[in-house]
Amino acid sequence: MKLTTKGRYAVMALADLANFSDQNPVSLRDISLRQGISLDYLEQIFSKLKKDDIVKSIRGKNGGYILAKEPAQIKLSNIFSAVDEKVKTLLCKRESKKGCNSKSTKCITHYLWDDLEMHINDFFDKKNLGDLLKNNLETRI
Amino acid sequence: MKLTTKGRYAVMALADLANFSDQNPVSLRDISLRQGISLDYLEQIFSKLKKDDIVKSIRGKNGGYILAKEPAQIKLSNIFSAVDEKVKTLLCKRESKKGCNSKSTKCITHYLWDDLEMHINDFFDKKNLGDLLKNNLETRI
DNA sequence: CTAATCTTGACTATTTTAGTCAGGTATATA
DNA sequence: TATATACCTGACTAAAATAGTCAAGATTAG
Repeated sequence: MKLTTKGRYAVMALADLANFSDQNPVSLRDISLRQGISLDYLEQIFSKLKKDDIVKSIRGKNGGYILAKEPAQIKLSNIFSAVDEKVKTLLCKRESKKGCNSKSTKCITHYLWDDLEMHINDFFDKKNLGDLLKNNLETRI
Repeated sequence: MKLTTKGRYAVMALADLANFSDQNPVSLRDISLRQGISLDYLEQIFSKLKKDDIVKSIRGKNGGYILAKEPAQIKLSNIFSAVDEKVKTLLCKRESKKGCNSKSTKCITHYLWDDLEMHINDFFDKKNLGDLLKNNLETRI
């Protein structure tokens, strides 16, 4: 059970973006250098973040990206869903017939995984980018 | 971010085992049939569960497996660690130099992942096999 | 014009997952 | 003692997911 780099990098990059954008857009090149993430990979990630209205792009020279909303407005769950980082614990979904039928003991653990999923999603739903920056500031002083 | 089948199957199989063992050992063949998990795969899983003292084996005809402890004594975290289902959110560990140095903003999100890991591990630490059986009984009636 | 940027889509190496397969060894019971 | 039913072990492998790379283009400030 592990987080993919896509989700992790997305959050890192957005935190960096929020940190270093003082009115000016931040180029992916800069983020790439600071965070040690490949530029090409960042481009993939940001195209998804843009599609989900988490960042805005400014093209051309001196261009870059800016946050589309206030950091406090951007939940981690938004970021993860943008880059397709999903929490999956079950084979079987309640609606589907596949993998789970209520007659067998197959799904003796069904509610457990459901629970865990909710637990994790809750975590991501409660934290936003703003919390992250604040927290980071505090722990650094 | 997803749970592997190994962790899932381990919990399913142990729940089945607890459910169907009335003094007699339960054979993997039976579990395999009931839970729809390949016998060969179950053997891999149970050899790990045995190594970590979660089950005991009884060889020969009419043999099988039994729980090594009371269900309430078996935490899900024990089961997962036995089958190498780990929760990994970080590249960088606090002790290691790799992936994270405190001078850069690289680890602006470090504490977040640490937090999440603790959150999930906590979940597994609080639930035991006994809870699972009890819960399952209740929801089934 | 040209250098810096974003934009898009295809491609690929590596790793992980989810098993399979092929041989064992032990033991209850007939 | 023969045999069927288990457990036991380690090597092997197909498929999927991951983590990128690569190439070619479109925009725009200066």
